[in-house]
Amino acid sequence: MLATREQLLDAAERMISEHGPGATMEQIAAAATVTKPILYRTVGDRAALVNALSEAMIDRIAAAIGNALTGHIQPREQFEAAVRGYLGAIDADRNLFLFVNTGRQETNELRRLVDRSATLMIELFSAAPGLQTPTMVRTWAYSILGAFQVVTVMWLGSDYSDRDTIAADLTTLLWPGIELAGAAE
Amino acid sequence: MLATREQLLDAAERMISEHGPGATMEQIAAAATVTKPILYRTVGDRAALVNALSEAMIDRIAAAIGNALTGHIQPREQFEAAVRGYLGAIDADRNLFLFVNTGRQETNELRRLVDRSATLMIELFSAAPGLQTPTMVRTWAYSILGAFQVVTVMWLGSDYSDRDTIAADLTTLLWPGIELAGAAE
DNA sequence: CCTTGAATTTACCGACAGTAACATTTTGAC
DNA sequence: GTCAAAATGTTACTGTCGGTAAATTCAAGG
Repeated sequence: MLATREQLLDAAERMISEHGPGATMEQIAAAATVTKPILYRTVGDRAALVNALSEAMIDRIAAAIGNALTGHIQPREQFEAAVRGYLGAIDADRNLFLFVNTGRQETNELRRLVDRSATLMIELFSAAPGLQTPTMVRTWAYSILGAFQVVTVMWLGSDYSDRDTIAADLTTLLWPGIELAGAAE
Repeated sequence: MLATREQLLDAAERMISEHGPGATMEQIAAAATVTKPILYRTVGDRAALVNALSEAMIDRIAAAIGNALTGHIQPREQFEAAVRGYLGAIDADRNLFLFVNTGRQETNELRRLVDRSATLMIELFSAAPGLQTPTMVRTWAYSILGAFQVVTVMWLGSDYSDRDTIAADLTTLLWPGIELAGAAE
């Protein structure tokens, strides 16, 4: 039947989107018209699947952010647009986001992914102003990721506010600190 | 043998601290010199245990923060002290923190707990300046919780920076926005 | 055809959450 | 004191699911 890794991941994503983040490995395999051992041989165990989909999602988010940046010259507007892009990307894959968030028991993998995302963000930031110490930059990147993450979870849960407002509010909170760091240098 | 709910939760916590967040229900029951059905009748299923320990930890963190606040008059110093208190409280229960973070599959429960923590934080904040719209306050509370959370996870993983520095860096990022909101009103 | 080796499926194992059914103690009414 | 019944505890089981070993089909070469 020839099932490439990409196809399996796509099928997994489709299955998770429909059936929710609790989809079993058997269901995921079935969604690709494949049996379990093939899924395991091609993709790996469940943790590997979570990681693969996590990385795919990170890339997608990064792309969405990059996309949202075009056309904004003011750094503050860029930041706000990036938040909107982030929220939009996740909104498009709610169940995948939940799968990636709840389906992990190995904290070290989470750290790896956070560090990967943080690196992307640090690059993005260091394009504009030079920030202070490296550890401070890391803390800031982690903070911003965490802020996005939790706000998104709560937003997906209750829609307590709309995307643009959330992006604006997040910017109002975070931007002054970021701007000050740029100015101080 | 008389095993009260409190004792069972204590035993669970002890077991998790020693054996890591992957402790099974059987091990947890054994740690309280009790059999599984008793644990289930007294505490509930695994999700209920995670929630109970989560709430206990939230209370402990709130207490640590309240404690850290005494003696600081400047709001900025208060904020920084609160961050130190948060980090310190979690440092004392690393495995419990991990258990609470990885052992949840029901996202709605997570939301309930985040909202509970957010409420605590909103009360704490609204003591000082009056912030703007209610939804903005929520977004801010969620953001701050998320920032703390992820920074803490990363810190527990690699000790990439020390607690005081992290508290200072977090304050440098977050305080300017908070302060501005107070001033604008 | 028959054999050999790769790809696939079936059938299974182990672990663990959760529970039913059984045993034991305590309580309280007469 | 005795017996019913409620409460408390234990053993032993079920179901689910992740993961894999063993059986099987299929393809290619001789």
